Amino acid sequence: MATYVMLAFKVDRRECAKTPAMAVDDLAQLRHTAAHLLAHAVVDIFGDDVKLAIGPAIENGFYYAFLKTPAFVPEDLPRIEARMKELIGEDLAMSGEPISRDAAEKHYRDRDQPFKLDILAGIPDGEPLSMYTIGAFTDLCRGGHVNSSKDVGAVKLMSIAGAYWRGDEHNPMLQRIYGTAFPEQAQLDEYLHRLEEAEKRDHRKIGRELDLFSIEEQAGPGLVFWHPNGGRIRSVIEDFVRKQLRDRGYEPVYSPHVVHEDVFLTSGHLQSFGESMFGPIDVEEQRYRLKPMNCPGHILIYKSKPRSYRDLPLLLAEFGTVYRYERSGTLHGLLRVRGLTQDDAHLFCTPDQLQGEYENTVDAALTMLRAFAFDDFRLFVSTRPTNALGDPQVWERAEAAIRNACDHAGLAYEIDEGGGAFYGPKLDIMVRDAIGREWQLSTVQVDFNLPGRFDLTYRGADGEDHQPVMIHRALLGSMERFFGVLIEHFAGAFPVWLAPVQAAVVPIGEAQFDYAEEIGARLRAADLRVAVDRSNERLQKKIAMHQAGKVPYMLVVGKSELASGEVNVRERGGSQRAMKPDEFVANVTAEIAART
RNA sequence: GCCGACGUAGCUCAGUGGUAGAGCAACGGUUUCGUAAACCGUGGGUCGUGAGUUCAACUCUCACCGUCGGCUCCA
Repeated sequence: MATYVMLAFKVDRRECAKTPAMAVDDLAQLRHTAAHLLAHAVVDIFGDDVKLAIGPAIENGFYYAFLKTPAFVPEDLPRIEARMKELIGEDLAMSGEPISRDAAEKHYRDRDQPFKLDILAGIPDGEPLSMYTIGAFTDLCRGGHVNSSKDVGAVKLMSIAGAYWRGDEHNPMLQRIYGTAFPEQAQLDEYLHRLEEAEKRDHRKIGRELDLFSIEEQAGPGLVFWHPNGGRIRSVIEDFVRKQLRDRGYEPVYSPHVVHEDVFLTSGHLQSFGESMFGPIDVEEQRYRLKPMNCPGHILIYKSKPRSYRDLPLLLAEFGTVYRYERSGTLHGLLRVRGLTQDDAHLFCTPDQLQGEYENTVDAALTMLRAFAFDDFRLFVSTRPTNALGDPQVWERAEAAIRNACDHAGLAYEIDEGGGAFYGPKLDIMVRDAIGREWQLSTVQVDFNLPGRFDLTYRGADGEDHQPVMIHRALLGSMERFFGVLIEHFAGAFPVWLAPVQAAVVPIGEAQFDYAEEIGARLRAADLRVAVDRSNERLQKKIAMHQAGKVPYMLVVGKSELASGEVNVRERGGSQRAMKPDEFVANVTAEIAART
């Protein structure tokens, strides 16, 4: 029985929304045709009672959505796939013909196809309509196909999943059958191989194997426990970030996790974001709330005393832990959680300072991301939406500041017209990981709303009170999500500056235990994270264990090393070389400093 | 939340109505060994939780909890 591999290339939806419609290239045409063949096969096998919805090509393949009673079961897939392969082999021509709206509606009314009628109703009058036929299957379709079923080449059905009609949970739940297709079998095989590789990098699997973190059923879903190995990495990341921010003029602050509900009424979060907040906590007849965002807290710090233009810019940074109610079905390992710690900061500045602060922030983001071996970025600027708050001219200035900051960083950007939040324009930075997947990490968001809601002011040089401009920004995003991305990026083989254990000292026999401890102490004195392996195992076993633990360096010490006062350094890749402990320390210290 | 699948030892997984299994890990012992897994032994499971059906439930039914895939990529 075939195994149905999940589609592992999970992409942030926002990215797709912003990707210019995939050039109607050959692959998309081929997959679009494959979707029609899927529907053809389903109708062949299950009859005309199946209600047809839509069947587009998508990023990694295609799907077709159906409504069928009883529902499809996984065992149906091989049958359907086999029928598709027959159809492919029959070299059926794909042909399209224009059709009038009336004829199309009659066609689908006669066949009792409500979703097709719904689609028709959604197409504006005057748009030309067409029907495409391949073999015995005709479908309302805009076109964009290969000429023959044969051109579809290699096809594989991947999974069945529920999906609301038009993605709206008020609509009926349909079943989508997902598949992928390529011109050649070899390309399909390669794709499936890539999926397997992605699966091996899954942070949930590696997190367990390397004992980095866990999510405990008893404690609740979406709440992350960082184990010592994960904690070591996190603290290295946090130290790094803190140093970066200190150098850039940020001030560390700390704010409570629970504050009076009133704060979120003032901020407006309760009104607009309330559904994503944890419920109230009653204390002495007052209602408190877990914070879903750090901004109100930082604002209260700003507001705690009168501010002068001389105090600005004020850059308040916090690893702020927030709690958000995410629907249970959306939780996913470290990538989508209910409790998360943002590398958050809020910048309060004068309008004149906005440009410079934005540049500084973008520069900080790129510097940090590069330190984690991300070097392929895509920037998205989201501009004023129709429901925007505030003066359009102010928006334009802010948008110009964002664009200038991108230019200043020397990076191209794409513009999402009208994609900004109602309270301000923003920049999002996406990174591409080691196997080509994109993740949104940084976000730098101007806010024209909260300063007003909290009545923030500063005394200007003119002696008048002015409203500061506020910028929210998280550069790594959240520690949880960033860690998940990092795990997958490095496949658990963290660079030495991040690795929870940087070097394992491995004595070959008991006779070298004392020497191994000596080496361990020497390395610890140099601030390295070290494990001395005193287990009663053979060398091969010890090496296998540390290799599985993805420890960057193993320092093997046996009789000859003991005699010569050296260590035999085995790198993660397998190469080995004897050297003095001091030389090793010098090499690794340099490597750590360079973050390579 | 919704649709579907899944939940057996710390991990990976066998076990289709008749007294719960393996490998790895753990623990005890033997071995002291030169670059990816030595040998012997021991312990460990309310089979996610709770109800129900049955003489009998890991196995069948229902509910709940959790996990996984999907739920804006548009005829």
